[in-house]
Amino acid sequence: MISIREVAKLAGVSPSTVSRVINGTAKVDEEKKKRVLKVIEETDFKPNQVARSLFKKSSSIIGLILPNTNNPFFTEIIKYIEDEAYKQNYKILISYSDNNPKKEKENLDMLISMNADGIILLTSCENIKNELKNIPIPVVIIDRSLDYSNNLTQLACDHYKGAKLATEHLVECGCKNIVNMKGPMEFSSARLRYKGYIDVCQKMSLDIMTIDCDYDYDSGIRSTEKLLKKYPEVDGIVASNDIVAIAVYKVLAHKGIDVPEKVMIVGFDNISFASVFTPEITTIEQPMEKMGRKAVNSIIDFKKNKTTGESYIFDVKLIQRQTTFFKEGV
Amino acid sequence: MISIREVAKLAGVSPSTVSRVINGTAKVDEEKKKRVLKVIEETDFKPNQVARSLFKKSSSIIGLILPNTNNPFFTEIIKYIEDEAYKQNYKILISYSDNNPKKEKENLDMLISMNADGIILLTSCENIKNELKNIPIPVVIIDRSLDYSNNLTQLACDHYKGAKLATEHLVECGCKNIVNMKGPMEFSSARLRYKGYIDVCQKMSLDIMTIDCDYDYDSGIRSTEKLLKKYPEVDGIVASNDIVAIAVYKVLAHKGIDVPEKVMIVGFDNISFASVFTPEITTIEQPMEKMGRKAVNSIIDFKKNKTTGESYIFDVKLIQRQTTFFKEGV
DNA sequence: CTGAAAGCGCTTACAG
DNA sequence: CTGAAAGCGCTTACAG
Repeated sequence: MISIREVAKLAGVSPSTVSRVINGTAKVDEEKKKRVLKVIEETDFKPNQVARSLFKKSSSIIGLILPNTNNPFFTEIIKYIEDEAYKQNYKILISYSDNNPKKEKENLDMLISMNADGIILLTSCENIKNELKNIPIPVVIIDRSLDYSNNLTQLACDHYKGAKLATEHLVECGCKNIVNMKGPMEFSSARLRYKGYIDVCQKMSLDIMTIDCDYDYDSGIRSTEKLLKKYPEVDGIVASNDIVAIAVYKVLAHKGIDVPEKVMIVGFDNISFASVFTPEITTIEQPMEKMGRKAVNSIIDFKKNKTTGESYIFDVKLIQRQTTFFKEGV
Repeated sequence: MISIREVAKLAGVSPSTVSRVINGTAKVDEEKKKRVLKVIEETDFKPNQVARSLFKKSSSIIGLILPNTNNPFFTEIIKYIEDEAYKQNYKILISYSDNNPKKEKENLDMLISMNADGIILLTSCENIKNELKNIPIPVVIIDRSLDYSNNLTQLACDHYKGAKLATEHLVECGCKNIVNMKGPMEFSSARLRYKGYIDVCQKMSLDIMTIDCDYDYDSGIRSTEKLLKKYPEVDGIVASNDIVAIAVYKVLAHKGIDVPEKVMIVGFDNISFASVFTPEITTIEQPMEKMGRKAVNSIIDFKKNKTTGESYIFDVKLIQRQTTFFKEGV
């Protein structure tokens, strides 16, 4: 690989001048500039980013740590994050933590030691709080809220409202026995959604019926089996998310329970698969694109302004499809 | 951020010694070693990878360039690639080319200038051939074959056999009018599968019926509409891939055409969604895990042995599910 | 406008 | 076994 030194020699100028031409950091004699540009063109010279990073203490890399690839929500949001980063001349380095705190810490350390400019965290682990405390670069957490902040920005959709919308929708459709699939209580998303469900039930004087469930397909299968045993009268289900909603449907269909005639289902997220699945899933849409782009821009803003951590809540909306319908006479 | 120099000072040794302790590159007096380790522990020192990369001319990063996030095949294989890389102490930097040659070239250049140790390419663009010609790092191409090789390794599944298995299976199920959804002919995968289909048709004296189709959902919808007009007698479809198979099903279901009773469908890839969809999709399985891990190891081997480009074909198999069945009396 | 110098934080011959 | 020195390829005060 050719270096800036050789380009300088070929163009008959100093390395400093070549650097100035490349970066436009100072005026350079037109004549020399042309010569340099010509040599760069001819030699196909690419400045070594590693050397540049070492000096600048910035790599133009934003790290993205994901828990796994099981949930399309994660993979779909990547697209927007990557696109926004590309527009802003940043690169995305993705790693997976497998919900393993050790691996998560390793990934964090790796990104720091690579001079990453920031980290976007979509994580299920709450036990990285301490790791995050004195991290030297800005961190954006999507969809989880931790109880302190410094260089931390938190983005999440309005989970409370989402659960309310879902539950109210089932009520409007004519459901009387609505079961809430309650996510792990260590997640703020699950706590807020649970509260949304409870509040609607109380307002409407409905029985509160819940079943514990994680955010993945397998857990959805298991929880649905339990749900049907515990609440055979169920006629509406607020699922943990779309993947779980699909699992719920699979179990119901397998048992010959008609959806939506006998039991209605509302998911959460609006992953693209929700509208492709048969039946198409009624769900609560999270504004993934907005959230993804905001995550990238928070990090860039942080670098510019050194603003302190903030918290953003994104609006959600109900999208009705084929797993719910308005019953006759309601 | 603390540097190796300060660690050295605190431990009362030279930076060289600290480096030797960290990397285990030479024997160090036990006493000193302990002191260094203690200081590292206390200061939470992390060696700067950028500086290390600059010297080593290797960043332990493998770049992964994907065309888009539309096809779960791409996102599912990421998991295996990342996992294998993690085991081997490499990191994966992911970027998307949007099937845009300009962006693809930029990503390639970026990875080179970052001292990436190799690149894994899952691309739809054939027009990067030239870019690849004098690339200074090893490249692994998954699922496309180009017509030359040097530092290039090519991995692909046995597309020919896959298409044969799919077509033969439909014949065995009792289909008489089998339509092949023919992928873009610039892709070797599409050419090979087309040949597999043709060969079975000829052997079985079946009419050859094809319709052009890309590898994404929207294209699947459009092509299916055309297919039904052109071949109303169709009773079996070899779809471009699982996503397209799902699109085919959607259109058929919408028109009230029963699957598999009236028309049978076989997909390709065996993405995890194929077994979750209703009905579950009969498909040809690509060994994604093997391919993903091999891709990573090819790059590492290349660095070790400077082997020249090779080509690997992975075996496929048919997985029968609910979109095909053996008709009575066949 | 421009070049020589110093330095970003590491690692590895080299000499002892 | 160990330290001083040089260097990886850039960039930016500094002096002119």
